[in-house]
Amino acid sequence: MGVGLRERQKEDRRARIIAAAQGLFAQSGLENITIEAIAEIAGVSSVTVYNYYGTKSGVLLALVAESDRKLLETLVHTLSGKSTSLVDLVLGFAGVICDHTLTHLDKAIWRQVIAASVSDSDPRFGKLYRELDDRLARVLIAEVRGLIQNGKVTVTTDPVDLGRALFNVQNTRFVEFISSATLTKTDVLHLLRRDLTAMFGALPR
Amino acid sequence: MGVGLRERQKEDRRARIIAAAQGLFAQSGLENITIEAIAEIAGVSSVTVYNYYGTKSGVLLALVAESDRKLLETLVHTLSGKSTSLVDLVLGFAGVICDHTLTHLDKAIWRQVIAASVSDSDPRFGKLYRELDDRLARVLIAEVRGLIQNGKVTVTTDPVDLGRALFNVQNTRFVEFISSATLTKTDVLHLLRRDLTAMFGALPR
DNA sequence: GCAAAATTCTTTAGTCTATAAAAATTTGCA
DNA sequence: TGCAAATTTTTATAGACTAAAGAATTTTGC
Repeated sequence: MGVGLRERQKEDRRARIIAAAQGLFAQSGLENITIEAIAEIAGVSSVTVYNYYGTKSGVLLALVAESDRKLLETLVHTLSGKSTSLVDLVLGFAGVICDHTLTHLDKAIWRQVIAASVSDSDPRFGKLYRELDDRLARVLIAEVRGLIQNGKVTVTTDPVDLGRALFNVQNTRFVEFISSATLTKTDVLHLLRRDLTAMFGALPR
Repeated sequence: MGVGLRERQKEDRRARIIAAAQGLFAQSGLENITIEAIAEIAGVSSVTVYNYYGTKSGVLLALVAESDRKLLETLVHTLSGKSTSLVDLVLGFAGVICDHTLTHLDKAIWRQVIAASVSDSDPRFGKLYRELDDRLARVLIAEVRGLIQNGKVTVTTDPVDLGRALFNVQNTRFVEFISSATLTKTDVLHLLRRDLTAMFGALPR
């Protein structure tokens, strides 16, 4: 990491860009956020915004990444070793995430970020998105491992695989939550419970 | 369903629009498809395309819907009652879907359609997308029911819930398949097997 | 210190998706 | 035939995004 003037200026511009985006969002949500407006407030050209973040979704993902730090803290703090079963654990996990999403950013921003996670061709986007996902999944995995060690779950497979699979199940319902205007946190928890009990209730022979 | 001239003309325009889209796609993939080009070939204005299908993703979804008819046939034909376990069933299901996706349309189109399933605000899109999803899920549910009736699986919960949950697990990996340029069908099947064995190997008490 | 070299930003011009509103057209019906 | 309603086209506009050329500035080598 060089500490030349050039590097510092870049850091500065990056920070100014996401600060501008945050400001615009705070004013009145996603509609207010245009690349042109961000660029003007940040004191750069719109092309520079693209050079730095790739796409508009890239800028939004940076906002998400920002808020994810707090989310991780809340998750660890809320869950750590308190769950008594896998179902409890996953429901607790999902609950925290839904709450956090609504409190900090909002569904509109997540919609665009998740959509971009499928279709955005900029490699930077995919990389950062996967990192955030992994960080969350690792929290769940750690808790799963805890449950196993406390003898609350009998497992014949890798806790990493199990944690990842459960994260995916949870995430499917989270995406549904984000996509739908009407679905509430309570709905998500009901659906998730149904998913989990159905699968844990199936005993292949 | 009126049979007036007006209704017939609408049907005609709809058909011409998706035929135009199909033709352009056949020529050289997604990049070739612009609303302007579709409109010109179909002999309507670009605004009419939007009026009929909402968004470009809406047009692409219509292509997907078209190809889904064949997919359903293939699924039913390939699977019907032949699976010996839940894992086998889901892997077979996923395999057919991956194959079909690559043979008929391609990842680029699916990427945009799946992204739109999260973010497209046009209600027509969401409705049709959910219908297609449901139709696929119902095939899996029927097979799950078959497995239970044959005594190949001992279940303490609703086969509909189980089928839906398994469909979601499968779909998560399918979306990964679509999103990634490098992931192959084989990779997907490995990942899915891991998911399923991890979850079926977990026995909460 | 200073000038050339390398880097980075801005300008400009253009494509495409999407939407809104007004104008033109066509259908259906009395 | 001629009017009213529905539908399409035209026109205008905003915004995301890209490519290329030119402008500015930091670095680097002397």
